[in-house]
Amino acid sequence: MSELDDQIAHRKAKLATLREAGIDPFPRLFEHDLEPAGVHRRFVDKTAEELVEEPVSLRVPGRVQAIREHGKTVFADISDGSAKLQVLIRSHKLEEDSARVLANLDLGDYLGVSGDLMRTRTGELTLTGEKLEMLAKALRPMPEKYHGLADTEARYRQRYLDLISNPESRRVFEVRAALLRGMRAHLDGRDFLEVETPMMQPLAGGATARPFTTHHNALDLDLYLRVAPELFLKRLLVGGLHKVYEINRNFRNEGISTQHNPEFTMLELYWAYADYRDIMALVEELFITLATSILGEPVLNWKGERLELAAPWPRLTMLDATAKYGEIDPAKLQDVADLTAELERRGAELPRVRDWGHLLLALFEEVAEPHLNAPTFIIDHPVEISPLAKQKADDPRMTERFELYIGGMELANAFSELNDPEVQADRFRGQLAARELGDDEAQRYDEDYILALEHGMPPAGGLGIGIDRMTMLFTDRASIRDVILFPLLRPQA
RNA sequence: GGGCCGUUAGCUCAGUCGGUAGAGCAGCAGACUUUUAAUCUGAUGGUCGGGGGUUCGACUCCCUCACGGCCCA
Repeated sequence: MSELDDQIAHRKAKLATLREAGIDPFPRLFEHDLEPAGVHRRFVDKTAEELVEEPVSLRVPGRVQAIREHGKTVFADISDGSAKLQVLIRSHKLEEDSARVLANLDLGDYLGVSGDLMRTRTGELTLTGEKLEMLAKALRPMPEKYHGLADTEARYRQRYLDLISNPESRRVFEVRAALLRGMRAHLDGRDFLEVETPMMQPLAGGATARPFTTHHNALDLDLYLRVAPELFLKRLLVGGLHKVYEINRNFRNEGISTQHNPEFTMLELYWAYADYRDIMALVEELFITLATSILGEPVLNWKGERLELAAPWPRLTMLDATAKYGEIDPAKLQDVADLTAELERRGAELPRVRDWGHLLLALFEEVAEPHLNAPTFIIDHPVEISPLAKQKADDPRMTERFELYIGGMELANAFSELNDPEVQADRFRGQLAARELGDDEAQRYDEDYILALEHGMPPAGGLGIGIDRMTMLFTDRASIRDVILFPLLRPQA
């Protein structure tokens, strides 16, 4: 018998013992007053004397995290995941059923405790366990109490064990929820309307990425999981919903890395009569508000560095950033031949599509991106790599666009939205040409979207923020898998 | 896709030069009436990720496969 089987057998034997004594190890209900965190919150100020003079009787449930036997006195810690409450049990004073529960108690069991609050010699708020009720028996052993669960693979595959034994992991997902809550409050307070648009689309548009495919049987219709909600949200602009946002999942059929999970969460937002400058101000405000309320100050602690969020953040054009960090003469960034030569000189791989815009982007990513640690807006992207963005009035090679970089990661992408249906149609045709040149991430021609634009879309600014990466920044996690509860893994053999 | 690293008891980890595997926690038996990583005593617990090879002998060396991590593309 293996060690694990042995431990499971012991727990099953205890389960059987309880059942034989007429005790249901999985009862339906436990009427309770408070959980451990609530007990501490409510009675933190009560002194030992006060608790003796005015006894407080409570019924409290929790998971058994520690048992310390000390002769006829047994101490147990029960936890609600965020706080633990110590229980003092005088085993010789228990009634029969409670004594049976104690005798058959294991770490990991859910236990209901009834008794009086007291303080121990060391002053710890403690519940006397006068009555013990098994609420749910655990049949498998918990991870070790002191070191927690360290095995990365087990932490992802059995996230519940990670959450039970690693408080800092639980904290990550509390921060993630706080970010989403704060973001919604911020936008709702500015009269943005939260909407939901299709996840299954006949044409996966709105981003340069490969989609997942699926099939609707009744309609015998191939569909794509969306790579972005963008084109649907802009149809809503046409429909007169002038401030909309969606927080939801996108799916991109690409590799997995510390910054990429095939499904990930984005905020996308569209704001009529605004442009990319307004969006920059909104993003600064949003980050500062969220960091202040969640972290206590407008600072991100990232890989041992303090990243100050005080606005305004530097705005650097893609050309200037490339010239600056690559130490390249700006005059040498102006044509395809010079850019190609520069990339080759640096041993960088050339992009599949070798027009000026794609080459500049490749060089930018090669020389500038790794330096963008403090919050920086990279602005004015070439039109070839920005098929949905409006051109700059004074430089038609460029668009009114920005990408936000923090901690060396791309956090947000935004632009003044292209709303001229004829120009948009031309751009789609350009994408088709790129696709024919082998760019399988290039966008499709979306006739239905052009139809919508032909009815008139107001000038607007649009924004996308990667929620997972933002959570990484706010919780100082190096891998996106640490901020997604169930990241995609290969099935176990 | 490539390179490097990892996989040993339920968990956290040791394991020397190739000589037949250890600790702590958990579990089991016992002691202990205010402990809190409780303490103390005792006895347990292993397909060393899977498969193949080299060798008298493999956790250890080689090949291969699986899964994971980091870096690169």
